[in-house]
Amino acid sequence: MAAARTLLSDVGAEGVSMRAVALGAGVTPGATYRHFPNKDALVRRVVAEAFEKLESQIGPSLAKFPVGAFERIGELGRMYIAFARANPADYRLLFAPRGENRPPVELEPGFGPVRVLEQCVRDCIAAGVMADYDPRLIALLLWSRMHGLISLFLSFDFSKEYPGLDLETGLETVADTTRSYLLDGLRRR
Amino acid sequence: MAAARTLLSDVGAEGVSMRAVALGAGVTPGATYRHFPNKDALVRRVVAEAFEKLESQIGPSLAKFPVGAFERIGELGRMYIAFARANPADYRLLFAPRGENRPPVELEPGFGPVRVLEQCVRDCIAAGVMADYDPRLIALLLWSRMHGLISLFLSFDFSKEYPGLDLETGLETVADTTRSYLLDGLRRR
DNA sequence: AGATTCAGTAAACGCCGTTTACATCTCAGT
DNA sequence: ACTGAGATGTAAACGGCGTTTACTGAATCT
Repeated sequence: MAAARTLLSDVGAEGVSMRAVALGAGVTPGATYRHFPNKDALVRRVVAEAFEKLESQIGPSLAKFPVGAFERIGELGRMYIAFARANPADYRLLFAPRGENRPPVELEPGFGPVRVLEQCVRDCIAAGVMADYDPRLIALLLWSRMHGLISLFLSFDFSKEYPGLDLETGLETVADTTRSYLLDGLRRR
Repeated sequence: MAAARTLLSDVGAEGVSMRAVALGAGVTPGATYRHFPNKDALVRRVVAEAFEKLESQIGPSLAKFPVGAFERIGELGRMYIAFARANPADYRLLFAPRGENRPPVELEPGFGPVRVLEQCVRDCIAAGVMADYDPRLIALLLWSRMHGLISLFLSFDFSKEYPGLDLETGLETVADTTRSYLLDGLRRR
C-alpha cells in the first residue's frame, strides 16, 4: 500500500500498475495477489485511506466556528478544495464513474464530508439564518457546486478563457465568489 | 468512426479497443492507424461529434422562450441532463480529466453550451430580472452545479441514501428543485 | 507507362492484469 | 522435537491491450 500510495501521488493513476507496485514493494507481481484480490481493491483501499484522513481533519477545523454559522459551510468547501488540489489523483479516482476502469471507492454518497455538510445546513436553518428549504437538497446543491467546480478545473485549463484565473488560485477564487453568490441567495429574509 | 460510435454507445468506454473498432469496421487493427494517429484521437472525434449534435439542438430549443427569461436557463439545464443521460459514456469522456487514460476532447471550457449559458445570464441581467453579479462567474456557478450533479449521479447510487430519488427521475427532480433554490437566490430584489 | 501515394495485411513489441504451479518459511498441536 | 498446514513468495505463462514495422496491392497523377 505504501508503494501504491507513492506511485499514485507521484506519477498519477496511470502510473499505478500491479507490476510497478510490486517493484516498489520489492516483490514480484504475483505476490501482490496474496494481499489484494485485484487491482481495484488495492486502489480503493489506498484512495479510501486518503479520504479518511480528510474526514479526520474536518471536525477540528470546523470547531473554530460556532454551530449554525455560514462560515462553517465555507470552511468545509475550502478544506474540500485543498484536499482535491493536494491529492488530485485520489479525488479523480473516488469520483471515477461506475463501470469505468476503476469503479468507485467504498465510500457511498452519504460519505463523511457530505454528512457533515448536511448537518451544517440543518444547523443554519435551525439558527434561522438560512431559508428553510429541504436540507438534503441544499446539501446536494452545495456539494454538486463544489464537486463540479473541482472536476471542471481538473479537466480544463481555464486560464485562457478566463484571464486572471491562473491555475494557482483560480479555483479558490471562483469557489469563494460563487459561494458568496449562492449563500447570499439562500439567506433567510 | 461508426464502429467506434456503436461500441461506445453499446458497451461503454471500456469496450472501445482499437482491435474491437477494427473488427467492427471489418479491418485489421493496423489499418486504423492510417486514419487516426492513436486511440485518443479517434475517441476525441467520436465524442466531439456527439457534443456537436447537442450544440446544434440548443438554438431551436431555446427559441421557445423570450430572451432574458429565466426559463431559458432551466431549458438549457434540462437539455444538458437529457444529453448526459442519453450518452453517459460520451459525457464521462469529455470530462475525463487531463492525464487520465483518455485526455479531454478538443472542446475547451468555453464550449458551446457554456457560451450560450453565459449569454442567457447576460440577457437576464440586462432584462433586470437577475442580480448583476459577474455573468461569467454566474455561468460558471450554474455550469458547475449541473456538471457536478450529473457527475455525482453517474458515479453513485443515490437511491439508498435519498429514498424517493429513483434512478429514473432522481437526477431531473434534484436538478429542478435545486435550480429553483439557486435561481431564486439570484433574483434581483 | 511508370512513379507515387493510399489503404490494407500480418506479425511482432512491450506493457498490462491475472493465474498457475511450485517453493519456502513460520508456527501451533501433538 | 516433529510435522503438517497456512501464509507468503517466485517464475512463468495467458490473453488482451496500444502501437509499430515491413510488406503488398490498388488507385492516382504526370
